[in-house]
Parts: sequence; structure tokens; C-alpha cells
Amino acid sequence: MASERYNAREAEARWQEIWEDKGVFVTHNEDPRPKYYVLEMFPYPSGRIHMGHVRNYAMGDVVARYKRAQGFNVLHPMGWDAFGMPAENAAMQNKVHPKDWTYQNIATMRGQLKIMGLSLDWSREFATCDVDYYAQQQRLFLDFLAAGLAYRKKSKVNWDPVDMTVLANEQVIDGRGWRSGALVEQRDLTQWFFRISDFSEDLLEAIDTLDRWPDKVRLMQRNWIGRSEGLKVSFEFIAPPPSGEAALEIFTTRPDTLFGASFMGLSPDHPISRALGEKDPKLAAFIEECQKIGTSAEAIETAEKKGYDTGLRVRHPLDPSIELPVYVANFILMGYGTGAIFACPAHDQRDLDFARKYGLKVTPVVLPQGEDPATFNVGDEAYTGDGTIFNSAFMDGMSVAEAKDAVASRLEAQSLGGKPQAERQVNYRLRDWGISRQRYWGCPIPVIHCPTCDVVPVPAEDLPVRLPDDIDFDKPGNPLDRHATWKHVACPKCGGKAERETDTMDTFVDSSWYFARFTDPKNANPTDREAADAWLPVDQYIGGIEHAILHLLYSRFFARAMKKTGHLGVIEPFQGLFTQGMVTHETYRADGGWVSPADVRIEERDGVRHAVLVADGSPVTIGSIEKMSKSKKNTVDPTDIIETYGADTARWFMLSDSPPERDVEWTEDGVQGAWRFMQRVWRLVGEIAERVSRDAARPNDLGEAAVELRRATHKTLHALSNDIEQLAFNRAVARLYELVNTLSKALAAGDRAAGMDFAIREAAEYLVRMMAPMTPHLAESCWSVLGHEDLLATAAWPALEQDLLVEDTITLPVQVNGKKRADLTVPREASKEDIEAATLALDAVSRALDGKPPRKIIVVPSRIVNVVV
RNA sequence: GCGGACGUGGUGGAACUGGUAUACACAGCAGACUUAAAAUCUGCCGCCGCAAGGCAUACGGGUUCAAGUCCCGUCGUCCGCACCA
Repeated sequence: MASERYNAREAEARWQEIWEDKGVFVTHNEDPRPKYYVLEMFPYPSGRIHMGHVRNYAMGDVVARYKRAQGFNVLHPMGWDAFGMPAENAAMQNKVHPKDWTYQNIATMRGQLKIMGLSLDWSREFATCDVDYYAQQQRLFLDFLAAGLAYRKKSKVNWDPVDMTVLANEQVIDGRGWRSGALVEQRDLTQWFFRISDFSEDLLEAIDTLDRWPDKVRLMQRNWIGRSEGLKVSFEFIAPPPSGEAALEIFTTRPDTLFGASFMGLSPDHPISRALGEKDPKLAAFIEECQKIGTSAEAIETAEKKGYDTGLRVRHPLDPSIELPVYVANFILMGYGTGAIFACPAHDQRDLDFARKYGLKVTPVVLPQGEDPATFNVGDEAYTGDGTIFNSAFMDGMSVAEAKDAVASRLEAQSLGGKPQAERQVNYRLRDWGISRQRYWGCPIPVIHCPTCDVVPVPAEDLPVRLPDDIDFDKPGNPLDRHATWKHVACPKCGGKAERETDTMDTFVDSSWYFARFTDPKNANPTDREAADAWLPVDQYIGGIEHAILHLLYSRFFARAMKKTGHLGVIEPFQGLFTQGMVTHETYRADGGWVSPADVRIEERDGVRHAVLVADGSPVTIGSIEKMSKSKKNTVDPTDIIETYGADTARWFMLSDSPPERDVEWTEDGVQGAWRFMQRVWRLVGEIAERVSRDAARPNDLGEAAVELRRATHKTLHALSNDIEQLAFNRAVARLYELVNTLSKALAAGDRAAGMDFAIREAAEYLVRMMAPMTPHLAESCWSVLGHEDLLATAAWPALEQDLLVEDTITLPVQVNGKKRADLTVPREASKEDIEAATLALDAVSRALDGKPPRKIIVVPSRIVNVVV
């Protein structure tokens, strides 16, 4: 038995069948044990799983199996984020129905996931395109609508001309659609929105409670919500513009610098700019030019600041004798604040660049500490720091904070056109979430448009609004919009002729509550409150950093909205979040373009790696290491790897070496190393099983060597448990390698004492149990070789003997002047005086002292000794 | 431009709250076993040096008995971004 190679293919299939037959991973809501909900971001059924999935799900499975062994009732479900455009693209390109395409992909990918041996509760599986799921989503929509959380408004939208759909602001990247890459156009459409901005403050504040989220993601969410406190101020026009406004409203976060104002800036999209542009062709041309600049921060930062003097003038609110010119400027956004600013060049870099270009006044009003007010000047760099206000009449001598408050108070009391001239305001960058998509393969928005009754929600008894199957993709645009019978219905209110809403929901809606549905996936309501509240929040959520903002923020919104509509009791869906790194691979190029690793053979000549084509031996250029992608052909198919080496090898390799939050490079050497280790463990356990019978008794006196081995075993258990808790899988892997090294040596030493037998047996059993979360099939096989008849998948985590973590003697490094010179072994309870004496007796120390007394001896208990000479 | 993270052998990386730098793995080298290869096993593997020893955690300073870890500056890499007034 022991000499046989471990046959992963045979063993993995066998254990998977046994686990499934016995239903060991099916979770019951009524199980009284403490709950643990671990969830990996569910996949889009694109066709085949990729290595990124393997890494993601291997991590989640380690946590699930570890927590299960610790006695938790673990929920570890899987489903499919199944609506979305690729299905429609496939329909257009290959004449496949999106539904067939999607469900076929799901079947393939489910099979691929199953051979990974993940401890998933497949009985809870669903796809977001299942009628059962989106029917509940429609009910949520109607509840949100009734609660005022969903509404319609006409708005300028980002129109993707390739996908023929609307994109959220967040989905437009550098002026292009995030999926299609097409240049986005502006269009006016009536759209459905979710009122996420109602929760701006709460979503922001609650970030503080998410202490098991990466700081990076929390920061990104804070910045996305973008809270800023400031003042809305009205500036009176000297002569009103043709559009008739009496005053210009601006928003500022620096009212303290108001006396440094030298001009006003309008966004090119500001209504006043527009109105003026209609009469001024030169301004119209300028506005058009501004709209052509890219929307990316980098493009605009490097773009030259430009403006156009409108000829309008406004009066300074604190000194009526000052008149300020009004420019249309290319660096002011309509979407933030009021789309207009007052500019203080001395204390804002953009304003300064602009003022220098157009020869406008630069008056410093904040004096940095240590500067002389008579000589302080601003060169090419604006001063944005703190200081004392000067050149500012009644504010002179105040701090920045005091001045902000003073200006606000004064202008609030002052009135212009019968209203206070200023108003304190909190602004958020976060805007409402537009969810309408002009697309077939999504969840239908359950409303009916009636010419007499306007928008009528589909009555509950008529739900769900099913997607019709008989559709065609011969023309671009939404097939629902031209569906003959589906679209035309009677109005539920008046019975007259009416039309269905033909827009479907953004697929981010689907993924915003699936974690809640998993808690009771077959319920006739969206959630079962008891089940949802018992399971949520998700204890550990694992997925890619690319979802750091949108998906996570929308899910947080949904939890709040579902609470408001009575579907949930919690507001934060994910207690712990972990964002894993990507899987990368070397790239290869031949003259024909990118070459797949499967077609390349690596040879080493004179210590230099060369790549050649397997087919004909022709040379291939080795390129940079990149994220695995179809476009660069540097992918490795998980199924191929699993067929060759087994799922455990693939899982082990994905968990070893690289810290999980960082990228990991897939290499053939690495996989083989992992595979060799699987074989090594198998041989080692086999040998031990032969040598030490299962009922090896524990003798009263174990002997020193056996105690040492036991220490190593239990120390490994202690450290590895901590590593898994922290998701430091690479460290956990290293500890198991160490234990195997130690155990191999102990076995090779040939000590046949009864104590050693006991210690070796224990080490082997612990090793196998510790490996189980990562390499579950191999562990089951080893467990059975060791004579166990129960399943390791349902066994408890091994018990830790705390006593073994503490040594009787400790070895202290001894430093002389901070450099290590010797080791000192002393009893654990040795006193400081004993240690000092023993230190001075060391050869290395006395040599360094050369007869002189030491200046100082520092003893850090159980850490180190440092002798200062 | 702004914000953030990071920089350790040939490579991926360890090093808990300042306390033995380089654990573990990959690659490489030498040897054992073998007719041979594969597999396996053993040993070596930061740099200089015969050695004693010295030098090394991007670079330059600083704090400390002690710095990969803390502080200041420089260089470099990566990530995020919204000209946010």
C-alpha cells in the first residue's frame, strides 16, 4: 500500500461521491450550533471556470472546512450571477438563445466546480436568471417603490452605442463603457433610480464599524461617497445675464479664503454658460472644446487650464466695492456642488494656474506660520495648508477653522433677494443608482405604463413578470421593446390599453441581495426573516478587489433598503471581507501573436530560459508576467490541471507561497512541487500506518525525543490555526512543510521506543487533520489508511495541548553591542541575575569584554540578552 | 496632479506589539540509489574572505542597548481616482 503512488483521480472522485451520498455539506437552518457564513463572490457563467475561481474558492473552502471542524454550523453556498450582456452577445453572434447559452454554461461550470471537491451546500444553488429568484427581486422592487426608494426621473444618461444600453456613472471608465469599451454618448432618457443617496451619511459612518474589511476598500468607499462640508453662497450679478438670474450660486469648502477671490468660474455645462453660448458662437465653440477633453482625472490634470470671459460681473458678498469677473472654465464640473465656484488663486493650485494664464489677481489670505505678512507671496505653488488669516478685514488673525465659521455666520445673517446669502451645506459625491437597462437578459422591471394612469405597479397576483422566450436578436436594441404580445397589456387599474416597462434591471441589482436569498433559497418571500437574521451578516466574504466599490456599496444599500421594507434585520451584509490577488502567468509571443502556455516548452541552456513551440521547436519570446486573460492567451485551464495532478494539488499550489491578497504566478514548477508534496505525504503516512498500529498505547514515560516531536506537532497546530483565522494560507502551508520535514526525520531516526511510536502516530494523525481544509481528498485517503472508518470531513479539529507550547528551557540569543555573538540555554524560570551571570561566563562575551566590566546588560525575558561594552 | 500601498537571496516569500534577518518553497549545485533515466533520499546554496571576521532588508540620514520594523529625506514599483471647489 505505502509504496503505491497516490492516485488522485481515483481517490478524489471516490471521496466526492461519498461526501455527496452522505450529504455532509448540506446545511440545516434549524441546527442549533453557532453559525458561520462563508461566501465567495458567485461567478458569472461565462463558459468555463478559470484559475482565479480556483484560488477564490479554495480559500473559501479552507475557511468553511476549518470552521466546520471547529463545531460551527457552516453555511457555504454557491450560485450564478447569470443575467448580463455576454449571453446576448452570444445570442447575436451564434444564434443561441441567451437562456440556453447561460444554463449550458452553468452545467459545465457546475461540473468543473464539483471536481474541485468544495464543501458546498449544492442544495441551495440558484441562478439569478431563475424565475424563482427574479420573481422575488421584482417583489423587492415594488416594495422599494412603495417605500419611495425607487423612482423615475428624466436624466442625461451615458449611452453605450455598442451595447445599446445605459451605463451608470460608475460604469463609465475614461469616457468608455466599462464592458464594451465603446465611446459613451450623452442622451436624455427617463430612467429608474434607487435612492442610494438617502443613505449617504449612514453608508459613510457605518464604514467605521467594518473593522474586518481591508483598510484600502474602506478608504475607497469613503472617497466614493465623498462627503464635504462647505457653504453655498450667492453672488449678486452687477448686470443679470440674458437668462435672467439675479445671483450666481456657488459651493465652496474654503469660505475662509473669500477675500482672496479674484474671479468666478462656471462649468461649461452650467445653465448660464449654455444660455450665453446660444448667443455667442465663440463661447459655444469653447464649450464644445471643453466637452471633448477626456473625463479621466489624469487627462484633465495634465490638460491646460482654459477659460472664457463671459463679460459678466458679480459683487463680492463681504465687500460691495469689489467686482469679480465670471469665466467659463474647463476644470469645473457640473455634477458637483452647484457647478460654479469662486476662485482663490493663492490657495488653490487649479485657480492659481488659471489666474497666471489670464493675468488675474493673486491675493494671499492665509499666512503660513513663521511668514511675514509684508513679504509673503505666492509663486507658482498655491498654499493650501493651515495658517493665520490676513488681508481679510474682520477675519484677520483668525485660524482657518474660525474664519470658515465666521464667514458662514455673517453671510447667513446677510440677505440677498429676500433669502440668506449663504447656507451651510454638506455635499456628497454619491449619486442615485440608475438601474434601467435597455436589454433583454435581465430582471424585468415590474411596472406598466398607462396613458391615463401613468406608472402602475404590476399587481402582486400577476407576478412574476416573466421574460418571454420567443425573442429575436436580428436587430440591435432591446427585443422586449419590439415584442408583439409581451409588451402590450391591459392597464391593471383602468383596463385600458397600456404597455409594459421594457427596461430590465442592472445586473448589480441581482448580486446585491443573493447572499440573503441563500439563507432560505426556496422561500415564497424574498427572505425568511428568521433565517436571514440568524445567518447574516456573512462572516467571511471573499472575492476580487475589482468589486471594492460598486458591488459592495450596492449590497450595503440593499441591506438597508431591505431592512426598511421589512425583509431583513441587519444593515451590514458582510462582516468580514477579504480581497484576493489575481492569478498571473508568463506571456509568450511568436511572430503570429500570443501563444498559449500549453503550446510552449521551456528549455534551459547555459542557465538561461528559452521557450520553443512544442509543435516544431521554433523559438518563442518570453514576455512579461500578466494577469491570466484570454486576450493574451496566458491562461491555464483548471480542468486540465485537475485531470493531470488532481484537485488537491491545484488547491494546495493556489494557497502556497504568495500571500493571498497579492498576485500569485502560476508556474509549471510550482504545480509539480505541490504534486510532489502530495505524494510525499501519502508515502509518509503509509509508512507510519504500517509501522505504528492504530492502538499504540501511550506509555507513562514518553522519552525526550518523543516529547520534542509532540511539541513540534502541537506548535504547528497552534500556529496553523492562527494562520487560517487570519487567512494567511501561505504561512499555514509553510508550517505543514516544516512538520512533514520534522516528522520524516523522526521516522528516519529509527527510534522504536513505545513513546516514539505514540508521538509519530499522533503527528501523522494531526498532520492529516490539519491538511484536510486545504487538501481534503488526500487527507481523507490518509485518514482511512491510518485505520479510521469515520469521515474526516465531519471530524473535529484536533485538540491542542497547551502545556506542549511551553519549553522547559529556553535558548536566548546573546548580543554584544547589538550583534549576535552566542546562544544561551537557561531554564525557563531562570532569574535575571542567573541569566546575567551565565551571559558573562560565555566565551564570546568575556572575549569581547577583555577583562573590563560591562556597561550594561539588557535582559528581555524569553527574548534576548544584550551586553553593552 | 492627488490619495494609498509597497521595496528583504537567482525567484515566490517568512520575521507576532522594535529583540537571532533570510523560515518554508521554487530554481540551481554536489552526492547516494539505478545498466540508464525518472522518481526518491542526503548535503550545499545572500555577498566578500583561506580564515578570523566583515558587509548585507532600494538609497542617505536620525532615534534606540537593539531598526526589515519607528522618524525625516531621496529614488523606484504598483494600485485607486472624482479638476470635488
